[in-house]
Amino acid sequence: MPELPEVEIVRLGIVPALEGKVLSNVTVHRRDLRIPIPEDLEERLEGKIVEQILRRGKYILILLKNGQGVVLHLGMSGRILIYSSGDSYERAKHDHVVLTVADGTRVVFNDPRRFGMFYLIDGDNWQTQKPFSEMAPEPLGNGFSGLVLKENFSGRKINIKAALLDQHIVTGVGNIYACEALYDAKISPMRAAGDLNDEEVERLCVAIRDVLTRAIKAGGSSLKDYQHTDGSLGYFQHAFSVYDQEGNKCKACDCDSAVQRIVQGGRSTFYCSRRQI
DNA sequence: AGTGTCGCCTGAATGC
DNA sequence: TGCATTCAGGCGACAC
Repeated sequence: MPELPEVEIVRLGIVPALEGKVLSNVTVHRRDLRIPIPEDLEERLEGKIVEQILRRGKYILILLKNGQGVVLHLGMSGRILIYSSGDSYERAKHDHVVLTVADGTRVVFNDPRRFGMFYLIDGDNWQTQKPFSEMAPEPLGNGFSGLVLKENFSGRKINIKAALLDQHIVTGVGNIYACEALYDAKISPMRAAGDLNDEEVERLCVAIRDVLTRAIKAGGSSLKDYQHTDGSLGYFQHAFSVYDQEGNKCKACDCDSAVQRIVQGGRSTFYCSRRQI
């Protein structure tokens, strides 16, 4: 379920643990993720220095000083756990990769459903490689605007909800924030993407940015209270307006109707049919 | 090329 | 209680 905000919080959490550090030990317990973890991952990472940790959409990129790059995607159920140097670490179920840096800190990738990814790319040219080369602009960056969104929607017959989930059209938005953004923008999830007018696209653009920014802020405060007892990065509780609120009263306006759940392309969509036109 | 459907995978929730 | 079934969903493969 991690979408852009959760992934950004994970990035913020691992920056102090990894950036500028030497990867002294890399241990892989299971290689058969969605994309198999390469056989030579350990030897190609051990002894290397982490230069920078970036995020693009729902992906995290760990760039090494030697020009290599590690791609990390949390999939559906992926988590990152950090164990400080003093903590004892016992391998838990679904711990697939353990990165140990020179000071003893461990960064652990845990993913029960194994929809996540952990693989190597050319770090110097990551932007020109898939999937990054095909991704829409960062929704919180300068390249994202109503104009760009309008262009990406133009001529499309797919419903706007599905369009928001397509990483070529909008990046970093998943099922939860797609529902929330459409609700905020008062746009029906059933509308064809290409049929939105300029004003609606602009409203949606603002709503996407707003929803993501608010979620990052909420996650940031949970990061501050971060304790090892639970210790997982990747999820945080957040109050949703419509997502998973089927039957609850629509609370953003006085329309007095209930949140409905429909299925679009096999995915649940939550919306208010009175508010969202 | 655009669009829709399926399957990957496991744990939680639900059903009998 | 215990077993079986259903559901969740990001993303790539595939068919049309």
